[in-house]
Amino acid sequence: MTMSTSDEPLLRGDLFAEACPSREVLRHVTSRWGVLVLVALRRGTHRFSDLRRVIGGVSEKMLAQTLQALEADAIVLRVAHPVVPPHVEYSLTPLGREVAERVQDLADWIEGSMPVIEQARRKSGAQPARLG
Amino acid sequence: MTMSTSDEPLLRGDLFAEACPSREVLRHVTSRWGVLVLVALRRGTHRFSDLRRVIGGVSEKMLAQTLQALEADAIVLRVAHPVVPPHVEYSLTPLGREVAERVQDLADWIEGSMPVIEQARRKSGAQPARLG
DNA sequence: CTGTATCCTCTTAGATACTG
DNA sequence: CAGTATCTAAGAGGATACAG
Repeated sequence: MTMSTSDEPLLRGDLFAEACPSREVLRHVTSRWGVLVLVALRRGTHRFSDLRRVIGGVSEKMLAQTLQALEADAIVLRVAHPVVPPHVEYSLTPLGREVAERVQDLADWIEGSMPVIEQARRKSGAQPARLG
Repeated sequence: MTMSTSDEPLLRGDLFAEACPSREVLRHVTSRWGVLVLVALRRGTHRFSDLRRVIGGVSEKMLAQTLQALEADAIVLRVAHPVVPPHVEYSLTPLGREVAERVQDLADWIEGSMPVIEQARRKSGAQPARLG
């Protein structure tokens, strides 16, 4: 794509490019359910149903999609025990523990800053802006 | 690490809740253009057109929406000089510098880990999974 | 229990044209 | 220069039913 005239790229890698694998991973780990899966799995191994219960409000479809995306990214490890009824365990890979730590750091920072953010909104009269 | 049974919430705050202000902020700062705006503004003040040029591929509409969302979150500061033609400068607030650092840390980690992730994909035969 | 398949709705992104 | 208005297409996400 056409880009910066003479400046250095914004990021060393390709987060900037159109078809960008790293942006895809970013979307997976910061997606609505991805964040909650990572936070939940930091506490240890969970089964599919455990995750559905711990993360209230997630549909089977979205949980399955989220887990598959993170598994393909080598962030989540899926271990299926060949028994009936099926028994599948999800956990974080070493890579997953690293990224989960950063995601939770960001999430914790935002939660800790919400009072300041909401105060700034009231002072300026700004409404919580929506993207889109 | 202790296996949680069910009791404590996943996060201290409300990232988990249905209508959740902090998840909204998370979406703003990790959105496709939000990440690039934060990274660009870490380098200093930019005008609207500067940002469009530095961040190639962003439409006027999406850049305006992204900036408005981040401004309402007290992450981006907008200063309009009352001249013709209009002259508007965008920069990070102190809050914005804090969150931008964490977002870039996450983005950098992902970019640095992409070789490992893509190797894992090839080993397992997994396709880059898509959410949705 | 652990998922898939299908259908459906609502949101969002982007292109284009226009305004102060 | 710095946006807004409008339209369309794509995608996210949920409900339900069903399969291994």
